[in-house]
Amino acid sequence: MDSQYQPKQIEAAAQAEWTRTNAYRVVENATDKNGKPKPKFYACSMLPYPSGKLHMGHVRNYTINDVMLRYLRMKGHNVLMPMGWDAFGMPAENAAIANNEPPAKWTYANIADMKAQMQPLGLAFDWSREITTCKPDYYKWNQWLFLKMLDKGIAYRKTQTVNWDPVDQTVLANEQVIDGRGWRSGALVEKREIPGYYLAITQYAEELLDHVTNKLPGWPERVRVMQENWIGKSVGVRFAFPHQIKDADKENAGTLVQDGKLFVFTTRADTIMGVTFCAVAPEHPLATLAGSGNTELAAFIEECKKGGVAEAEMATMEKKGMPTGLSVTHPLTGESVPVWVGNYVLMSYGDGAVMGVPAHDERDFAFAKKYRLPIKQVVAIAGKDYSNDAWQEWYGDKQAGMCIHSGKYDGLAYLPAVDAIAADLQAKNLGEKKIQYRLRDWGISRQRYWGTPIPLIHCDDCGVVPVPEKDLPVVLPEELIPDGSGNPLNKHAAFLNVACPKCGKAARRETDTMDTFVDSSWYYMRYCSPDSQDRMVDARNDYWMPMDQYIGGIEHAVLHLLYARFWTKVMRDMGLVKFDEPFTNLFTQGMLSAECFYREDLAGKKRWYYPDEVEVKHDDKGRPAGAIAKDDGQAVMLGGMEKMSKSKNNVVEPKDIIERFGADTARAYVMFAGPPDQSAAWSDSGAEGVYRFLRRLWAYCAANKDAMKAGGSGEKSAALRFAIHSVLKQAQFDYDHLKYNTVVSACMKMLNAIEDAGSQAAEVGSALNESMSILLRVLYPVAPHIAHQLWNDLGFATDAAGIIDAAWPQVDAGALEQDEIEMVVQVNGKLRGQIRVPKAATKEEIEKLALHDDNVKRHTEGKPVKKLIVVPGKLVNVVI
RNA sequence: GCCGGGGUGGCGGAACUGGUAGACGCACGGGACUCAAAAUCCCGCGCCUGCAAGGGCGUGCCGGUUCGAUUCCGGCCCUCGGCACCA
Repeated sequence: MDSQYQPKQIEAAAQAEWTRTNAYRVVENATDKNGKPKPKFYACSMLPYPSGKLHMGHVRNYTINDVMLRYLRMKGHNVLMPMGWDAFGMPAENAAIANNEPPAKWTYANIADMKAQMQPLGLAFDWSREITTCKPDYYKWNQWLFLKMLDKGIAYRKTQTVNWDPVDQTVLANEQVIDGRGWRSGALVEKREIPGYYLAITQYAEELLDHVTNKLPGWPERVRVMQENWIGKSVGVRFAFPHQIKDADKENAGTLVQDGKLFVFTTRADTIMGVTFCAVAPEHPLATLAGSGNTELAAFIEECKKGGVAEAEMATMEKKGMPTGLSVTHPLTGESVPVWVGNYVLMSYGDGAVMGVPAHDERDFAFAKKYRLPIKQVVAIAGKDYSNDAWQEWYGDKQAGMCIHSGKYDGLAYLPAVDAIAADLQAKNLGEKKIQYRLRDWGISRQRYWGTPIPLIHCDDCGVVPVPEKDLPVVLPEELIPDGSGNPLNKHAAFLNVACPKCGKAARRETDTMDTFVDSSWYYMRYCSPDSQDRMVDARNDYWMPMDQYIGGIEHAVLHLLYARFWTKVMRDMGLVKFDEPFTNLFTQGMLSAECFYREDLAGKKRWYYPDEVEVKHDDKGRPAGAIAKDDGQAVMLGGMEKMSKSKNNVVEPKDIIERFGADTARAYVMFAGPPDQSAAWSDSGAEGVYRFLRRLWAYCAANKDAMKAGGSGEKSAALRFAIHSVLKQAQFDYDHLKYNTVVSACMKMLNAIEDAGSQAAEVGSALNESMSILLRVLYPVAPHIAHQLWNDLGFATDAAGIIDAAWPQVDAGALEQDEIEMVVQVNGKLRGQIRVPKAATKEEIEKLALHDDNVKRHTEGKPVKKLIVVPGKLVNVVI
């Protein structure tokens, strides 16, 4: 074998062999050598958006997946790891506008690029199952299931509030609204109500909540909690303020607005006696009515339309209001309650109106102070004084207080008060208890071109007509080029014009497309039967699903993962799948960041330098003291660790790393950089450290090939075997718990132990042989190419497959047995000495040895021992 | 604003159910080899103090529980992710 480590040659050869033997192709119901069925394991990474560039975050995601696959395959599992492309979406349209070419062309070229960039990493994808979501044979099934949902009443039409760019005359995504302005036009964004299609995820709210709490023990706690809070179940009361307000100038003039009832929902019905106003959304019928005769109010309502629809924006903006001059009647006291318009009340949530209890709601308190509305305390906590001057935390506490100034409800605590009040409202036919979810139905309409066409036809006579199943898929024309001013499908006659399926008259196709979260809600099932022509999923799906391990970014903790769970339950209720939850275990990986450098010009504008362009200076303690640009030798600022991004020029590209060090180093370093579920920082010199380790491993094997044979059984062998099996035990645990960073450490420790043992065959020959065979198998999932090559070169391979199907090494309990154990001695919790005790020593013997230690004596001398704590095998604490 | 993470040497991080804080690696310093450089190997490396043995301090900040706290509890600060049309 070569005395030098040559990653390029080794990796090319290993990959060629695995390609030749079709090593990554998996089939259902695989069996082992004895004909026994192998347990199936489906491990899948969240599919990437084909941006064109593979970045280190992808490498981290897929390496985690690949390490898991290779480890479990050694342990005898039939493991599936597929890959595909989340190919619809906005970036393709943006690129299309910039380059004046169709999004399809850009997308397909990017897919080819990214696939080529993945290839040298040696990932064990079964490419025969590749999926591209922008292809008709995939999105046909989005359309098919959408129509089924429409049938069942799960999909429905209603208005939605969107960001509107008044200059470009187009709907904007939240991401396209920057500081309240359209990203292209710079115009102030407005809210606009337009019709759209929704999926009734709230029909599944209870089950989604119950299952995430009780049936997903394999999910990270934090993701479960985030989903629970997102669904946000609360029990409250929906009730009405009666009124006599009549419509003015519409065709139904003279009739009561909304039948004379202003409905609101509250989780604090116990504070209903403290209501001093009601607030309605600017689009609420009462606001519209009041605004028609009041120019000042009309102007305010107009002003409320400014700004975007993002929740963070709504929550942080200044709360403003204006009285309508209208009033409604308190349902219990009969008092008159003024109605205000509030910019913070949204028409699309609940009934578009809220009750105002300034004394016990922080937002209402601030609103009342601002507009000098009365504040009426109706809940008290014993020993605490209420003051209208400033908000106190306890004013909003519903657990500790009891009702006051509330007539017959005085003295009741939260729950009894809510019950009593709900009962009284119900008796008056004005309200009832209601379970409310924070979760809202999923709006899937996008006024965009590059997505799955919504399969509906608008007919002047028949209304909205579904496309008949036989006409699916509704194929998206791929040659259009958007120009930034709305959906090009609206200008494309060949797509637009169609005969009504019902009456045959000329009709128009729906031009809205589906949210790309639809595509990602079920792609992982399609991997199981990617070629199924006449079914969305087939029997092969029943073999692989539910998925055993899903791996992806924490940023998907709520939306994607909730939509996919919902979609699965819908498919289950349609008899398409037999399981409730798609992902048995979930692993959320952290993000990768990298050092960045910049120089600021006089105007404060930053120019970001590539790491290659700068040289970092260190002080004599190794701290980075500054940096200079290589071209002009002038100082450059250290920008610290930032998420890798193009704008900061700190993106590390996998192909550069592979070019310099090889794929095994790239893979091992992204695993070694930190715990896979937390964010980690890229460091070139860290990667060099891993490269150094692989080189050292190679050099050791090349130099000591002959020493690693039979021979030796003495103390040195025992010490080496103790070290190796201890580390193996830990590595085994780490593999099972996806702690791949410490797996790499374990491999380094093993090599250190092997090197320390010397290379005398007569002393340690067989122990070296065993140790190296363990090291190679522990290393293999992380750095498969070098492990494969060394496994063959050192003659460990027993069959043609090589290390890829080698058996996982077993810990030898005998090797871990020791005659003497090292224990530490503390005095009052401070470490004062170390002792060696025989394995079988009694508690008394240990205590005696501990008190006998010189340094321990020094600290205990002349002081009575109050207490002695012995933790077997670990430590003794002497309390004086 | 709301929900959820994270904070340990100069850096990335380790520490199983509360039990030796800093494994492994990087950076840095010293040395060996070399004409020289690269590569490689050896030694040192939390901070303060001491010739040394040792001692004091130390896991974001403040407080609590415990023989013992990075770990558990209460309060705060900073930071990252998400907030429904980015994916």
